[in-house]
Amino acid sequence: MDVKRSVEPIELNAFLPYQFSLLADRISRQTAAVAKQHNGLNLSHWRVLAAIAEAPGRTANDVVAITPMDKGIVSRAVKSLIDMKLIVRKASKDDGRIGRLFLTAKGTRVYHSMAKGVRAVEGVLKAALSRNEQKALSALLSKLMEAT
Amino acid sequence: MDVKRSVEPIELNAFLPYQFSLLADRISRQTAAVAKQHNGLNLSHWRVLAAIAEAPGRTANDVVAITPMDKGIVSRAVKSLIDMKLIVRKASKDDGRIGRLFLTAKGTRVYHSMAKGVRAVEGVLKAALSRNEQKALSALLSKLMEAT
DNA sequence: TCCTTATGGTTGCGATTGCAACTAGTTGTG
DNA sequence: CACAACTAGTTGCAATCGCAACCATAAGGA
Repeated sequence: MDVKRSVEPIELNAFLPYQFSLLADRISRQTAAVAKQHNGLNLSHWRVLAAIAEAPGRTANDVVAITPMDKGIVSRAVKSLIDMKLIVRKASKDDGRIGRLFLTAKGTRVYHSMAKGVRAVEGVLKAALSRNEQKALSALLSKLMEAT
Repeated sequence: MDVKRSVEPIELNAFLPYQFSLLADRISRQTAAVAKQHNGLNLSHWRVLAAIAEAPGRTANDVVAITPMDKGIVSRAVKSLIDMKLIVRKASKDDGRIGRLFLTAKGTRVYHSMAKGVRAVEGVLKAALSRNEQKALSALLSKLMEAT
């Protein structure tokens, strides 16, 4: 086939990794801005809150597993969220290493308020696409997530 | 419509910002790994090289404009790439502020070698999709990039 | 020309990250 | 029971980032 292609420079605008990093960067910047408006939280805090809100009782390790954050970052985010009384950790009876995490009432309020803002960020994105395109995109992204 | 939705937690797996950040994180981690194999470069270095390779003569500012990096990061990346003799800066005659950037021969070699690795990263992604899906995805991403 | 404003790029610095080493609790095996 | 191997979570530290202040050159009036 086109052997020459490999010596041509990558055309960034059509290059998947480039497109993803640009878009993701914008999105997370906007999300971070939303977070900052809530007690000066950052993206890590938001991610932990979102993970716990979705499935209360998740452990720090669960959060690490489903999130693009490493142990250390999650550990620190959890600690400061506890300090701010947005979440609590309930130690497991059977396994002393494990701490299950739950939103406090305050944490729930903050979460919902942030969720509103973050949904709005998603809304702006979606507004650029038709209903069908939205579905197609979501399906494609899911496929990529599974495949990798 | 479904008023209740706003008090339900966000379902992360179907949430665009979440999907994007997960995927982008994986991709850039892999890209960073490729970069590191070449003189210990990092993602910023790679991005600058890629931007210059695509359009030789780009200024640092041009790179900032098309890239998810800020002035400072680009400035430092450019500086170290010059130190490594992978790129050169040619000052403009008419405008003393501007420096146009070009790959050196060495830089070109490094770029092509890295590009190979990064294309492979893209390849893994694309392998999960049919030809049509690939096109659809690229189109959707382009649309999102323009719209935002 | 002189002064104000704008632009390209650099630098300093506090905050965040990534990684690896480490602690503490648990499980499995002899 | 003792000891090795494993898992959950914490911590230290160097590297990176994001932002704002800053420097130098250029452009646009009065």
